[in-house]
Amino acid sequence: MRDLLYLKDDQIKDFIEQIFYAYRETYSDPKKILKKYSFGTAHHRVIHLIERHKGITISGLLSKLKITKQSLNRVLRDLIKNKAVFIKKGEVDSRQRHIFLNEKGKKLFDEIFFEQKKRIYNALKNSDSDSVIKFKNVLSKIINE
Amino acid sequence: MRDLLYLKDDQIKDFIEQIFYAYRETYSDPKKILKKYSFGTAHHRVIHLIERHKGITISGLLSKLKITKQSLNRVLRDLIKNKAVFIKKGEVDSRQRHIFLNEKGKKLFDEIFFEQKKRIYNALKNSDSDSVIKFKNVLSKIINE
DNA sequence: ATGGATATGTCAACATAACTGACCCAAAAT
DNA sequence: ATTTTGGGTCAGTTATGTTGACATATCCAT
Repeated sequence: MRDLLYLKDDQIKDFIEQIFYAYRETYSDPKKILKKYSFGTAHHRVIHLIERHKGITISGLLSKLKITKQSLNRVLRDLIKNKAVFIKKGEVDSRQRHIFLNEKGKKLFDEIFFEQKKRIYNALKNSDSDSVIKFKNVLSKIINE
Repeated sequence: MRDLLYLKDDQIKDFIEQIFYAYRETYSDPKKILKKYSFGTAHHRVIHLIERHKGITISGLLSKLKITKQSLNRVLRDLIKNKAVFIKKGEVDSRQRHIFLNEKGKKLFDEIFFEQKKRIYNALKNSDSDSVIKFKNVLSKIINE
């Protein structure tokens, strides 16, 4: 095996620690906004996924979130009651539910994203495009390992 | 403002989503091992930090974890009862507690790390050192924004 | 048409890990 | 001598996840 300096255990341990910090910081930025709506990070993640994957189904959300349908259902019920999202029966398969943000949900997403964007944007604005591409590639590999 | 293609909103939204996945996957790998010891991810994070920062104090842990001392105390009590970590009074400031892994804790850390390492190592082994360095730099910037 | 698989909804009980607020002690700093 | 700091603990609550069981509607295959 090659002696990959940048793959020494200590370096890998650093990454594990850094990934935790990056997640925590990125997702703690919008907590005040969420609180205004009486939502938490669980609601945030669902709203994010619905915005990114318009019309996503329940099972689509479940496979991305990797939580149980009971957990998701509680969150989704809150969002529907609050009129942040709405549901449309599938046209080709009417068992399926397609989920969308409505105006209120879009506004909330924008507020959340405005907060989160700052951190990422400021982190990347002074990086060259090569760094950003390589960052993304490594991140993808970690996820798909 | 320059038109930074790689900093379009959609790209940033992707990063936000990817950071979540990277965190979740990285920290879900060792859950079976933790369960053997009746520990959870909260214990894992504490053990990780103690290994990386030997002799860290309570307030040191608190500022890294950003949780309340009541939360930390519960976790730490479990770890001490289980003889995974031990505590030494500070010599220069005897109010402080310095925390260390003992043999059992080191063994547990090694088991956990063995699982986590696979994912990171496999993700990075085919990356050039430049990618790894740039990944680390971007990650740091995100954290310290 | 019938029967099994799939997509979703819901109830109830429980676990984990965080929180707030209040109060305590001992040691350090002023 | 008094205040501040580092840490410990009790009690109650919230957020988010889990299992397990069961219900309904729809699709698909025979």
